[in-house]
Amino acid sequence: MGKAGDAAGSSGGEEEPLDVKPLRSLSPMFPPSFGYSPSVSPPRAPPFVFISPFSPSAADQAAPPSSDGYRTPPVRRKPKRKKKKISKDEPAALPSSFSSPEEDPEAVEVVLMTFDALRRRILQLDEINNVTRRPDMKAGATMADYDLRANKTKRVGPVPGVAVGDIFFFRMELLLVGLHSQSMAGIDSAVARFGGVAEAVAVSVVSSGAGGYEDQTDAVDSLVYCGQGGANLDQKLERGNLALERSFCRGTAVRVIRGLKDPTSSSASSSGTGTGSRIYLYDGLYRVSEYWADRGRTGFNVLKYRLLRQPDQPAAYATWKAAETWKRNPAARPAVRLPDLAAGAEPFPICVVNEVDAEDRPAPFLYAAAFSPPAPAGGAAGCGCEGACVPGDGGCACARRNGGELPYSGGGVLVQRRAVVYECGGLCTCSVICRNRATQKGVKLRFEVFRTRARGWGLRSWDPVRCGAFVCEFVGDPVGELCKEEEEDDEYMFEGRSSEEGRRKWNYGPELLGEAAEEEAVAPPVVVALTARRRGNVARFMNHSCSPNVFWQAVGRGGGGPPQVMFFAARHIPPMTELTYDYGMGGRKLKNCSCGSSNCRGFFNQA
DNA sequence: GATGACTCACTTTA
DNA sequence: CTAAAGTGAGTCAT
Repeated sequence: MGKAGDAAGSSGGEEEPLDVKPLRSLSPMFPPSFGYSPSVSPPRAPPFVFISPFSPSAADQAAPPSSDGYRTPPVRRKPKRKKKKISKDEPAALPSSFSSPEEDPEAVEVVLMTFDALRRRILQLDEINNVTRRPDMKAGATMADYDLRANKTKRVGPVPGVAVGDIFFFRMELLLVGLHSQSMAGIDSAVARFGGVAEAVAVSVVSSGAGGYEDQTDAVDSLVYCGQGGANLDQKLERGNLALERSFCRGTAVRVIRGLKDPTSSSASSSGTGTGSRIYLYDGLYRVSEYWADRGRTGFNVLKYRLLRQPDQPAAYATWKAAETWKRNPAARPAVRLPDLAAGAEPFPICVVNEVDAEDRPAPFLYAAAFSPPAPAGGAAGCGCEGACVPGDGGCACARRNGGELPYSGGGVLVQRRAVVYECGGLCTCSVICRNRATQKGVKLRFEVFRTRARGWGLRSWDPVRCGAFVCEFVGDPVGELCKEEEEDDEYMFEGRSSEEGRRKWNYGPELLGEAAEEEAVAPPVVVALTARRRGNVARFMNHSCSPNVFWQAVGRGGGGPPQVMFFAARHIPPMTELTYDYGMGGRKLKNCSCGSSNCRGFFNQA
């Protein structure tokens, strides 16, 4: 907390003394073109009274502070996008599944799930029509049509529902959750009130490393951020650059989002790699410690801001960088008890790590990388596609089995959950590069099995995982083949019963596109019981959570055999986050749950 | 195969 | 209404 009369903090803990340095080296280095005539020293900041929500516009002023969520009545925007629009007479046209309490702590999650479901579906439709033009923007436009956003009021400091270390795959996502409300610009600002003075301070920056900016991003707790604008002329101390200067003077916190190269993008996307895509990592709150003018590579003046990470925040970029280091050199991973649990059976070694207690390693079991399907029964015919199945090919038998569309998009991402997803298999003529064999190409993630504090061993990934991406399958033996006593206290049992509710929750975007909800209720639930007690893979270490980040999906293959249990990411998962799925209820034995999530049911199937 | 330069069609906010 | 902020995905060359 700051000194009295200095930086009377708005929210405790994070305010440091307002050390308003004289803007050293400002006057000699700033040419007149910077549009800033430095006063002798910046005005000593009056007590920082942060008025939240501050009011950049009259419209926002009128809105009550609690209208912050996405639940505001859908105000129709200019009717430029005409898809299947709801008539103007029914403005509150959100599907009933969206109505929930005003102050929804899960608004961010709902918004992100909806956006990605829309995006995946739009991409799928675009691929069928062979037009792939920015599904992220189309999804964003649909979200805007329904006014589906979280944290619409800008704020300094943390954003409710967004945790330090969260990852995003599109700039649009940052905007929708209220982390960074600019679709393109790197600096977002808002007007805050300091005593009687209203000033625009920076609230967040995105350091993407693109656009020719020479940000220095090597260190994990500091950053030199280049100002915006001035591609072919000197940067001026105006707009975002000025807001960052004001943040420096006022000592306000700035959220930092680091745009990083997706380390999995080249291998994960089967078609059209081109420039690798980006992942935006929210790295928490920083403060501007100094700024100066410098000459950029193109010979023009560039404003540079040094940002220092505030203490007492969970590691984010540091974790990311460590995981990338381990990927290059697994020996650098500390606390390894076993270098490769799979003993070479998986594409990458899977180390066993214990940083918690003395437990050495899991009890021995037979590691099997994949379930071996039985020989083709000959009943179900495969497709006759050459090389790879193509979206929009009405002649593809496998697409027809999935309701007419291939279930995965180009990057191998599952578009929608279904009772059963049908992949190509042994009776199909397409090759292994076909996108409809997403779960047959082996695991792509660098897993580690680690000791948790209270739940035995757990599973996590050194790689970030995109929502809808394949994680791994559940390898095990059918339960019926084991004797009864063994089943009694089997910790490695998988008992699954596919639920329509789970599907609806993850798929619920298409309703917003004017499409009918899936007519899959008639499909009988898929019931599976496997045990990985004797034989299994990494999936046997996945723990239960009542708010999981992974779900299972029954996957069948052209060529016969029972559907297999495949896990997919339910949301974007940052590196080193424990992977969990919902063990479900209604099995033969329930266990107390200690997952700690806000909507914990208290019990789950023992497994 | 990977990477990088280039191009194209866009968005939201102030 | 317009200007100002780059993004994401594709193509082509190295």
